[in-house]
Amino acid sequence: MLDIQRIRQDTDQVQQGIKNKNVTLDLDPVLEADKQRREIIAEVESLKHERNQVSQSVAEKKRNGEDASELIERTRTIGGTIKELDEKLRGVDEELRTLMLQIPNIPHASVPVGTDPSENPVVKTWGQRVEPDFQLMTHLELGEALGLFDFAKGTKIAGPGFPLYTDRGAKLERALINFMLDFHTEKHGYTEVLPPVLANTRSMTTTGQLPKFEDDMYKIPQDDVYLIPTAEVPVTNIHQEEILSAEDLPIQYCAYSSCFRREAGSYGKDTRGFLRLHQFNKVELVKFTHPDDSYSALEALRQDAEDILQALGLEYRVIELVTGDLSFAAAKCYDLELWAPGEARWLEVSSCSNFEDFQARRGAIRFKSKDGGKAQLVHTLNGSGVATPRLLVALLESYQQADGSILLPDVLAPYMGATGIHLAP
RNA sequence: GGAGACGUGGCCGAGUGGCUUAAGGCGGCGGCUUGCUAAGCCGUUGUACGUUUUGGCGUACCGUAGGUUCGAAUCCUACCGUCUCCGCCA
Repeated sequence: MLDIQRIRQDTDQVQQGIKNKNVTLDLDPVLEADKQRREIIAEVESLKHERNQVSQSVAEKKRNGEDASELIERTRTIGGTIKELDEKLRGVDEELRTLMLQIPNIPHASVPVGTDPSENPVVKTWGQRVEPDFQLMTHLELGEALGLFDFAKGTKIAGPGFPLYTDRGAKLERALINFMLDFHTEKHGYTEVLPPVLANTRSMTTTGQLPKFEDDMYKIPQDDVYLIPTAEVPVTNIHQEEILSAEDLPIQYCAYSSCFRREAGSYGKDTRGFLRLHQFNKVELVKFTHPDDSYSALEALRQDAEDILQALGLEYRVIELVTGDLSFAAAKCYDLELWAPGEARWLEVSSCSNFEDFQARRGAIRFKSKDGGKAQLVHTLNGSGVATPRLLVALLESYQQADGSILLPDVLAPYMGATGIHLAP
């Protein structure tokens, strides 16, 4: 959510930001509701002030054994008006809130203006292209030969997009998750948490999944909860409705979770293998920072995610999203893309975003310094560090050998208890 | 799933319709005292919104939402949460 005062004062600037984000939305109804709201508040509060004073007089008279019926009659009338205005105010409040929740975050001044993802500038590339002298296989061919996963069985159990990892494939998945968690906690100073994979409406609203993207999620109507599309949701809501100490900032968590996405509207796109799934595993990084520090924290967050890819020795590039490609809640975002030699294409494995105070305002996440001052909204950031399916694709395809076996990077050996995945004898 | 108890400020805890703009204590902050520390003494204390001449002023907030009443922390209803016991269960 944006600051209503900012919308009131810098209307043109906000309107331009919305436009740059490729969103069609008129701020006039918002300003109108805001004006109405303040008018009603002024009126109803002065009536309440009067009522309080008269009630005090009633109490005084009764204590002295005097007749107060005249005063009582007066407050009765005021009370009726207050009730009407309170009801009207509730309606306008609700209307304003509904409108406010629809407004996207606006891009940071440093974000290049653009409408199409093809305009996203590449800000960095790292690593060496895998170009062996034998015919490259795709992850699907490799996985089948090595018995790492079984999509048919996953489909039988749950449906398409719910993979079954098998044998050394299951172990490799677990190894990757453990490697990444250990890396971020030991080398980057994140605190590990293991969150619920269900979240309620309130939490989904904080991070921006609701109210606009309800159809993208799996809902459990019986209990009014949703399966999380990312650990960002539960982890950001750890501090929902809290006032943190400025001295404790930045707070940084890393979390493994399964993620669930309906991917409505994307049928037919990337349906093969691990490229697009309904359920997948991800290690997520989440930061709560002082507003002054959030942009340096974004660079550091991105580096933390990059470090994983570098430790695994995989070729990747970093792109910066143009304004029109930014997600609803983001003010600035980098994507990390791995090169998958078998697929011969770039695969997004991480999005690192700064949400500034957009989520913090929705979730009432604030901080206060010890030496006085008002509570202020924190800035929240998050990034994948990283998601496993496409990581697995790039890893298998990059480290494949001529005979179809996989020679794994050294850092995974302790987690796999082996240096590679070889064909069954 | 059944039965019961309970939700008051950062924490503990009083408060059964009006002298409660929530007592008292702990903690925090500021000051005094002090060779230092401890102790003591004095003062102070949250959030949001509206308004403002930026000094303030006003309104709301005792789990949440409604209701009764001239007036609600207090009475009524529903819901949520916590705890205890029973049942079920990894």
